[in-house]
Amino acid sequence: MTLPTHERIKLHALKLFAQKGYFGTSLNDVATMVGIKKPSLYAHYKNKDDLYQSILKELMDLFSKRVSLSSIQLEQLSTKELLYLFTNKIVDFWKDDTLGLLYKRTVLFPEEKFRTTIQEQFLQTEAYTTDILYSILEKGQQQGDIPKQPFEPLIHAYYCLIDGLFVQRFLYSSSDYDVKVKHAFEHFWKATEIGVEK
Amino acid sequence: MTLPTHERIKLHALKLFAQKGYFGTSLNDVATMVGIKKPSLYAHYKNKDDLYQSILKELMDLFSKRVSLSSIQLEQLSTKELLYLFTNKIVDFWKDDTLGLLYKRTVLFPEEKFRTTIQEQFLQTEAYTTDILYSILEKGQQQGDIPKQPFEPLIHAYYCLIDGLFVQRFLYSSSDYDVKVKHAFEHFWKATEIGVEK
DNA sequence: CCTACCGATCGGTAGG
DNA sequence: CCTACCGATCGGTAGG
Repeated sequence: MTLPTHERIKLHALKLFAQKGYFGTSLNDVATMVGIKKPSLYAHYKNKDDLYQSILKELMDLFSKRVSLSSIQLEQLSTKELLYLFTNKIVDFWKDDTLGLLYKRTVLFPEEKFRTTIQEQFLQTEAYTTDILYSILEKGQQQGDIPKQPFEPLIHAYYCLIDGLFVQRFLYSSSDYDVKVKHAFEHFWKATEIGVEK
Repeated sequence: MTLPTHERIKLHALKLFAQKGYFGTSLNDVATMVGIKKPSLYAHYKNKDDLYQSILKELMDLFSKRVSLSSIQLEQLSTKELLYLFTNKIVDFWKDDTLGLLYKRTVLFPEEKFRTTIQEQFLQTEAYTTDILYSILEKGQQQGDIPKQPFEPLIHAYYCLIDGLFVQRFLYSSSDYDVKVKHAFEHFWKATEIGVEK
């Protein structure tokens, strides 16, 4: 309640856009949740699109921030531990009931009007995670945790793992999701480290 | 044009529901595409929900039909070939621009009103594919193509592969999707057959 | 299969 | 931040 009105609008709109999508969310709903009337929204945002865009921007920024690894983690953990930690940071973001849901909607069903913008933001975010992934894998090869192998197929397979866990978060949203994450990750890792003497 | 009207309605509605979703599709749109006026639809379907439900039913039935393996295939192919064929049958269904799109919408964003129905139909379809999967894996173990191992983690990992490919179909809808499928599948298979002497 | 119409709701504006 | 209102569109019905 101490937040400025335009922040409260953004917060409630975020929740509604996540739950009901762009067209499913009416400005009347938003205003009601904030405790004001619909026309008053226009004092803070130019229109519905303006409000929506500002929320998408925040979503992608938050994702990048939440999945990044600290340099301490990068130095002290083994390759497998690092990769598992990284995987879980991404998975944890999707576990967020609001952010995860909005992320799913946005990435899988971009509104026609914002398609280009969303695509750009997504590719930027993906490039960011790919960088982290590369640094983990390169360090792993140097330390002998994983054998020498072409990175491209490996990264395809990893993204497939990540995307699979993304879907399963929503398909099987249950207490044993963590078990599924572990199983799928262990299977991925088994193939990754093949050839290394233990 | 030779099709009965209620079939033509269903066909155009399927396309529209896939592209624009339940709320994004108006009965006016449907009627216009069929070449009649909106109120005439009610001579063939009770209402919008009735039309939508009958389409969902058809979608799930088609999926089951398309992914099933023939007994000839089951007998003559190796375990790896069988699993790859099965994977590609599923992937091919998603490649269908209309059916794949509607499947994605329905499974990932079930309309609140039909949530229970959709959930049931999905679980039924999943049980069907799990049966096929089991029969492939069991035969593979008997023939020594894959080592003895608990099936549960393996099936989790496989579904994660499948769900990952499901997302990637829509994220990277491009000419090199087939390459990504191959990479991800090979990585999965590498971990699956570990321990077998070749 | 049609015309004519219903109440409800949408995003957005005027004017204060 | 409000009241009052706009044109457009929604699913659905009456009556033929």
